[in-house]
Amino acid sequence: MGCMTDIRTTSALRLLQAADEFRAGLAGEFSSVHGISVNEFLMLLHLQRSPKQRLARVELAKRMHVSASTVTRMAAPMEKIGLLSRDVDERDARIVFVVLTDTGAERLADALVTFAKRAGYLLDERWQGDDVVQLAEMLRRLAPGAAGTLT
Amino acid sequence: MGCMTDIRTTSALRLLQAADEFRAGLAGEFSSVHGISVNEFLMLLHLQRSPKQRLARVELAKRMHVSASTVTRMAAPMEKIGLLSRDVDERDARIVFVVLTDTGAERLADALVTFAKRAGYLLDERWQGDDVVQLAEMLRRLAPGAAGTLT
DNA sequence: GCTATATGCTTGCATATGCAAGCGAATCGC
DNA sequence: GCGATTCGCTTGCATATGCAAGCATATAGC
Repeated sequence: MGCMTDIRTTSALRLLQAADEFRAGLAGEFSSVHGISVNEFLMLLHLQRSPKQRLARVELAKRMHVSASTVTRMAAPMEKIGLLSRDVDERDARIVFVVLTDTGAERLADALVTFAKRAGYLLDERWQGDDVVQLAEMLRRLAPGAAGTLT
Repeated sequence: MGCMTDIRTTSALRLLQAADEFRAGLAGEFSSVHGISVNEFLMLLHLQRSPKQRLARVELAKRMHVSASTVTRMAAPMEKIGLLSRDVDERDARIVFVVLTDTGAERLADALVTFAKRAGYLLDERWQGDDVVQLAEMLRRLAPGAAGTLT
């Protein structure tokens, strides 16, 4: 950009743009090949990377940056097709865990192959070893969420 | 992450997470302080940074990674409140440009202040000069779109 | 020129999502 | 213990968005 835009603003704009573009490409392939949305994929991933492959709905909502009602409504159809199941907390009857099933884990594994392929397109041959490591480290610093970290 | 996840996959996941988190924080402040959504802000920004402060709807849709119908529907209420106006192409009557008005430019300028503040939170005091420059450069390489570049 | 195709835009319908209200369960203050 | 508050979840409503169909205009083939 020409104008007098500070470099942090520029970086933040590029972050949004790069993510939007990557997500848009991913969405098409996920929907046609795996029958899930990007957010459904991320939900499966958060669960897989949690103890006991499960999370309370509120916690899942926080990590996904969506509302609790969205989690409720996303989970319902995924339970119906067997990707997720429910689990109640023994100590606190308010909590209903979202649990990743074996079927859900298989679907996730398939989707991860596609994801990795797309990540390969994003970070193509022009990105050499050190570049990628540096980028990964910088992006880690950008994603602060201590608890909700996927990587 | 522990597992055997390749570093490109990790980077792409972090990209999505960092962007989601930044966007979520931005959305709340934009909505309450400026009365616009993040996508409306990006629409104004794309227009500002285009020749004649205007773009055909299809072109705007491509740059924003949304459908043409979304552009139509986003623009309508923004025209009503005077942020945007219309302009027809002299040569091709099919094309209806979305045009940034002076009012829209003012609103955008206000929102950019908030955006810059949030970008400052994202890239806080732990990010020194060189780090930020390096990050900006890497993110530029990630956002390939030749035409649709905002920065 | 005339028809066939392609392009730009809009609209109907279905889905996705947030907010606020409501419900049941746990915790706090006493 | 008991009412008041907080917390987790769900649901009603409004908004946002994509896809496919429809319409108007432009371009291509002839």
